[in-house]
Amino acid sequence: MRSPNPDLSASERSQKSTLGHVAKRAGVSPSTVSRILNGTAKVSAAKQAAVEEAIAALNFRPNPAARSLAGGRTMSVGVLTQFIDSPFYGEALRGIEDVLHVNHYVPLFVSGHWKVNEEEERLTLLQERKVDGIIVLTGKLSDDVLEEMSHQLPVVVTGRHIQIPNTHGIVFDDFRGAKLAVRHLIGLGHQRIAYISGPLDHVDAAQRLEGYKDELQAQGLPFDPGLVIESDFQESGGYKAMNSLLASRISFSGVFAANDQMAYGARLALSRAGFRVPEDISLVGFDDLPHSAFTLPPLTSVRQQVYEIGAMAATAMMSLIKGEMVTQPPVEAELIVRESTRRALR
Amino acid sequence: MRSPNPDLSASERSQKSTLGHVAKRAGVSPSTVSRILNGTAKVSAAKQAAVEEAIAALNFRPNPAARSLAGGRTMSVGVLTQFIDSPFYGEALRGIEDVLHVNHYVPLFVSGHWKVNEEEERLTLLQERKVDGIIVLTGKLSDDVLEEMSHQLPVVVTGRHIQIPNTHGIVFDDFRGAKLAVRHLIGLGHQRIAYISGPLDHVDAAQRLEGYKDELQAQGLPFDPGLVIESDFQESGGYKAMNSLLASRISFSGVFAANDQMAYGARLALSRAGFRVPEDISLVGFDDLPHSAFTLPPLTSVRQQVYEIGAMAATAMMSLIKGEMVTQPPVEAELIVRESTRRALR
DNA sequence: TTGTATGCGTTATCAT
DNA sequence: ATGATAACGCATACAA
Repeated sequence: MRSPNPDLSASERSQKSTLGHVAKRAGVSPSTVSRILNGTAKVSAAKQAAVEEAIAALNFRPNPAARSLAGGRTMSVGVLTQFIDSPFYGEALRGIEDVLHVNHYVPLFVSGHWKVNEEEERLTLLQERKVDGIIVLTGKLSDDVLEEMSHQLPVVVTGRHIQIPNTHGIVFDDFRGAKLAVRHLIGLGHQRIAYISGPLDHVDAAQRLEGYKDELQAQGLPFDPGLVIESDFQESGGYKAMNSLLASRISFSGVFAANDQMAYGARLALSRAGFRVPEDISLVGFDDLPHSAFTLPPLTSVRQQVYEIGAMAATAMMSLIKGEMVTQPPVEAELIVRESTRRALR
Repeated sequence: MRSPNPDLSASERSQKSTLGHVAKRAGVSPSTVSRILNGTAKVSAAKQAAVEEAIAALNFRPNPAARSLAGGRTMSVGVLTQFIDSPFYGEALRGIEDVLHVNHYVPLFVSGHWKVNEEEERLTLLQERKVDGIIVLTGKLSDDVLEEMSHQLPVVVTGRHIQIPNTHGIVFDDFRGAKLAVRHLIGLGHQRIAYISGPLDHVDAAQRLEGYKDELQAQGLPFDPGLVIESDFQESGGYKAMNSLLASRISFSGVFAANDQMAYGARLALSRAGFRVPEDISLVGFDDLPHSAFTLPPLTSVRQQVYEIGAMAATAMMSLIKGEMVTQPPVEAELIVRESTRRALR
């Protein structure tokens, strides 16, 4: 356990030696070193060993900028998310980071803030930075700009099926997840189920609403538009939405919120109005945020394997960069039943 | 509102033109273009205009890799955080991203996972990538490695005072924040205040504990080690901690949790044990996470201006990079009183 | 298999 | 004030 080269100070060690130095020390040409680094061609075992020794001794690290300039890769992939601190996508970012890191890639995170023009601006920013590929976490971009982009570099996108070359799509299990939630409530005897939706121009939100409707119909229950209210995926939005629902005096015994944050807000509004969960009203959320196991009562919610999705996206990107085909199993949402739901009265 | 150059396809526009092209079109030498780009020297107004025209027409963007190679800047700053999806530091990341973006810089986020060796590994990774500066969000690194690094590039670090050149420290208001929380409880008549601490090898946790002790003493109350329990900053940790406290049968009427997540866990444990908040027990958290305004009951908590701290860190970094001095006002924590605290009985 | 020569796009050092 | 020209560190087409 000693440092690589005690003769050098830490600062010198960090970024002094170049491929040329390695070549000289190993008694070979720079190109040979390069070949070994990239596995571009076969080299004799002897030279191979000599070069590896030199690399270790000099603690050599290829300069990414030089690599990039020389036409090679930047060893970085751009990641377009909406908010870097999103409680939902956060786990996906972690999955991406982990997978990229073991592949010696780094993520370049940029945020689109759910605004198409910002998303596009950030995308060109990523291209200027010469990233080797781009992962798009949902967002509002049209398929066209993604296709356009895929001519330049590999693209992985979540939230939509996409069937174009050099591109891979990973869909969340929103539709089925929503059906699971509704089915659970109906199974408990709830007939009137309010739905607090996310912004319908988000694909996630739209799909979840479809799931809600579809399961209602599948179970032979009528769809009552009065039970549906569109909100913003925020706690405050859920709070307001529930107050509107309450004010409308429409009757319901179950509530399905399109994400946990809105469920939290709704739950507080219910409490302020004197309703108990789950004694009076059953409540189901979506996303199963880490907090949800510790809310009062612990929240029944639909879990998406968000970390997994991030990891899969990064894995797919690695494949695309290598020019490999990618086939991945679909991710499946699952219902986590906790204490916010209960059999309907009567 | 027309696109910059209709003759070019979107793909061509994105990254074809180079500084050389601009020079040719403007009828000047590449050096002149470079000078204009960097403001390195004076140029005649005529050429200035010609070059700017060419830049716009060709939609030219300097290649960061080439810039970096030539010894210039990468226009990127490394950000060492612990978990990319931390609910606490997340806002800081957003602050950093926003400020960097308006300065045409991009953040390179890496995660140390609260492990010294990982932090160091990620740091050298950042240096290899030739970032122009590094922002360290707390972590467990020794001051020495930061100083060593500051010889190479500007460093901004949160969580500690630091007095070395090319470096700037921003401290969280942990000590005072904790005092505020305790003072509030004492002011409500609570004499026995349990404290659920974070891991004491985190600076934040250590400072908060100091604040707890200090305020107790300032108010003439005894410090009872039996009332303090060390946990892990997680919901599950808070839950277990509270159960331990309860099992020890020590008496208390107020609880101060070193962060909101542990407060959530503690609150659930209290509920399961039949204690009501705030009727039986008053509870205060720390961090004021977005969720905390919507928990049941809404949680009294100490708010840190985490977004601001991120923004300040980035602003400081911009100054350091320009070689300017940085002086910033301290950030101040404030107590947000909600419904989880109430006057002590009797 | 291995070495040589060039070029990638920019900045920096000289001249002029 | 401005223009050649040489690095910067690496990959690669071309030779050998």
